[in-house]
Amino acid sequence: MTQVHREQHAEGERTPFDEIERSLMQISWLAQRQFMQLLDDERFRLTVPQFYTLLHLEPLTEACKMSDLAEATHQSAASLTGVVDRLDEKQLIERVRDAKDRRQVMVAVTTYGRELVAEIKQARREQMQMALAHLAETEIEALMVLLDRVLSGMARTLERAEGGRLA
Amino acid sequence: MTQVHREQHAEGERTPFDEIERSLMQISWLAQRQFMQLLDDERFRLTVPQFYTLLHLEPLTEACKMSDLAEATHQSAASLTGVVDRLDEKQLIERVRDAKDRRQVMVAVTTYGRELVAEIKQARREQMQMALAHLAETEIEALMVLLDRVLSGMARTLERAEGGRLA
DNA sequence: GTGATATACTAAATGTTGTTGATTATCTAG
DNA sequence: CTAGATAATCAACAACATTTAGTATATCAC
Repeated sequence: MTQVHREQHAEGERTPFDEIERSLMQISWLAQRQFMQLLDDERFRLTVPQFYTLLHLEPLTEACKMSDLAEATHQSAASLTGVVDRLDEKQLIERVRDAKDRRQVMVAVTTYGRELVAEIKQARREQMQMALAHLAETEIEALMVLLDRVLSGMARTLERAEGGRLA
Repeated sequence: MTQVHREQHAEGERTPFDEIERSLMQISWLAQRQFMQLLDDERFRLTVPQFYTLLHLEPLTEACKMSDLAEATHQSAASLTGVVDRLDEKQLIERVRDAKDRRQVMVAVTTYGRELVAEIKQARREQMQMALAHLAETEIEALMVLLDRVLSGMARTLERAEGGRLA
């Protein structure tokens, strides 16, 4: 039933570009839904923005300024405060005032936060394996390369579109 | 399945699978943000669920039952009612009671709704072209095929995960 | 020190999605 | 005709993200 659209409508031919566009749109939607379901699991109880904020902190060895975090995760500072509040309540991150510049608040993931991210990634991995189970190994590798290139392009357009909006 | 090559990677090292996973996560996040920005434009003023609901109706030649629409867009019936309400207010869709079974409400996109979807797609296309501008034609084609396969896998896992939850 | 700027937070308001459980209208089986 | 199922909605509520504008604190240039 996900292919319903394929059927008809020949007012203007479908180009490969249209197909990619549609695929990306549907992937975006399905991925989001699927991931929301996962994050909503009783083990995690996270929202999507909360997770991606946490995900950005997770690999860092040092704490991260709020403003940098906002920029990196493409959220406004005011919005981020709320998100970080909720992560803080759950003890997934820690807020520390910077000693040098006491205006700044440095955010760092806690051990528990790291563990949770690992758990989520593992759960996600299992979902993903099911989704990619029917791809050959060479296809996986090709996909990896292509996605990387798409990603870099998307990041660029996003940054361009933001011009000052979140500043 | 494809765990084979995982073993030969040292701990802490990124496997191709990890890379795809990370790319998909980031694409999902960036795509969502980017798209939200676009839909929030004064021309459209739509939310993501509203758009995907509309997108599902757009290619259909006939009206669609609420319950079918809910299933197809992976939303609960009660939730969908609200979404459709807002699409209705904006005159992007029309609700008609089915003549045969008067319990059913059939939803169909309006001409204006189709126009708006076309506009959004066009705007999206421009964003997308910027993002894909650096890919070769053969890469685009390869990407198209792969995305299609990923998509079908994702749809399957999503449906499996939903088992009864939205019924 | 003073004034301007930077940083993060707060408050208040808005809108959306989502859930649960009840409700209305309709259909169908017997 | 009645009992029960079905389709969609409604009501009431919770949670979140988001925006705007304002505030407290700290820094820096002078």
